[in-house]
Amino acid sequence: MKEQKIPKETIKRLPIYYRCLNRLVVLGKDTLSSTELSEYLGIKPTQIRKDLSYFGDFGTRGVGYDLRRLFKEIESILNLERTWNIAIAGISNIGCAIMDLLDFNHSGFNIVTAFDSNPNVVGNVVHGVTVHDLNDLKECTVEEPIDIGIIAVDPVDAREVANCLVDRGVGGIINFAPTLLNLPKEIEVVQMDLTSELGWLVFFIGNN
Amino acid sequence: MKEQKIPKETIKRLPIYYRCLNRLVVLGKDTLSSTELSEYLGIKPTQIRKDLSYFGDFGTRGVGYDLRRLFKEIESILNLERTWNIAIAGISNIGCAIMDLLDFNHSGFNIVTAFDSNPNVVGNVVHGVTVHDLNDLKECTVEEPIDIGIIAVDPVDAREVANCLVDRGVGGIINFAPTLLNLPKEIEVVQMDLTSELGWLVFFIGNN
DNA sequence: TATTTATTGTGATAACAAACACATAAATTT
DNA sequence: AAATTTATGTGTTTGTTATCACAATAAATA
Repeated sequence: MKEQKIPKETIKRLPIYYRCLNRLVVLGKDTLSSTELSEYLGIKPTQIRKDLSYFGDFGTRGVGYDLRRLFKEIESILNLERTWNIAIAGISNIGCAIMDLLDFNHSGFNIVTAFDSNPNVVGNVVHGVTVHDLNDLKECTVEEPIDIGIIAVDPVDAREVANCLVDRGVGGIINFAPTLLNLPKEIEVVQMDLTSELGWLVFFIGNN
Repeated sequence: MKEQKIPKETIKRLPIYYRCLNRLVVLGKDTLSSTELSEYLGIKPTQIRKDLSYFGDFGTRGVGYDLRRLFKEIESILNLERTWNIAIAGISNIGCAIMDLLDFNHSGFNIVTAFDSNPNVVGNVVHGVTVHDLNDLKECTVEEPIDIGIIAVDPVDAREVANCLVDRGVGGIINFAPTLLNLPKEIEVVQMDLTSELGWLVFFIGNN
């Protein structure tokens, strides 16, 4: 291992490794080679080894990786040892789906507040969280700090909601609205946008 | 414009341009410079021009781009002139959210069939589409050909569902399940996976 | 009509990421 | 204990993508 710039693409693959390892740990496996992992994931073994080598020498030559050890290492690299507090804005279908998901595979991501603009929804308790009025996003006091915001509101409101979330100190945002957010560059934004994905998908289908 | 390999990243940006142009057309604008578009999108003007130049000379030097023309050109490049038939598997929150979305901004993507394994849901009509039993995915006859499959089922079922969809002739799949699909390489797969995105997001938040 | 300004299109360069080749080392076999 | 097998870790090479510098050209101005 050498001090080196770590490619962003490498970071993006780590959660994929992490999940697969998790499954294999549960299945009771205890040693794993990069080739074997490669077969599960469709990612070349050299790619996997190079990715891991940015962070340390986790394997044993001639043997492979200790599954549990590697799992823990990646957990530590990704900062998944601690829990992360999430605020979710927009409690429609997507919002609920997200809550289901994070609640279900309790993954270290805790939804600590929820916001919506629909008066019929405000005040309800969803997944143990009280839904606040979206207009109160600026002021309303929350006990715990919010680490991450998830935006699932109407596209026209997304930008303002994002700004409020940043004011409240989030370090990153997942945006399901098809709206470009203009945020300080130290805020990481993940754009999850079905229509865009469909857009480029059909380019490839149409030009198969 | 020269015959050249078009970067995949270029294709992925086209839908972003497309949506922005759409908004601007609606607003009644009619000329647009790459610099101006750049300001809306946070993508460098040279990047935008280079991306467009792979497909033709759409602009006028000293002036900019004719908005409507450019919009139509991108529409044509992405194969968005025709409509695309979608089958959706899994009619839970995510499934419904997707139906809402595609129905709402009727975008050329038509959901023509839906499948679910829950007997309480099978037979219901959602957004004008009858929900079929997931077990019938293999056999059940659909009038129209299915171009794209969207998978929103339980992770353990995702792989089998994907295979059935491929057997039915889809050219691409959007997969919301955190399951790696092992499909022939001519099938384009888009993995939409919140937990993975959160995973790499917190790497960056934690190492800000 | 010559000059300046605005803006596109593109070849060349730089930055980034993936793939490869192989040195290293553990375990197993002969 | 030597040879073989298995598998990691990494410097180098190749490929891909973004950025830059600037030529080309249209419009506006002097």
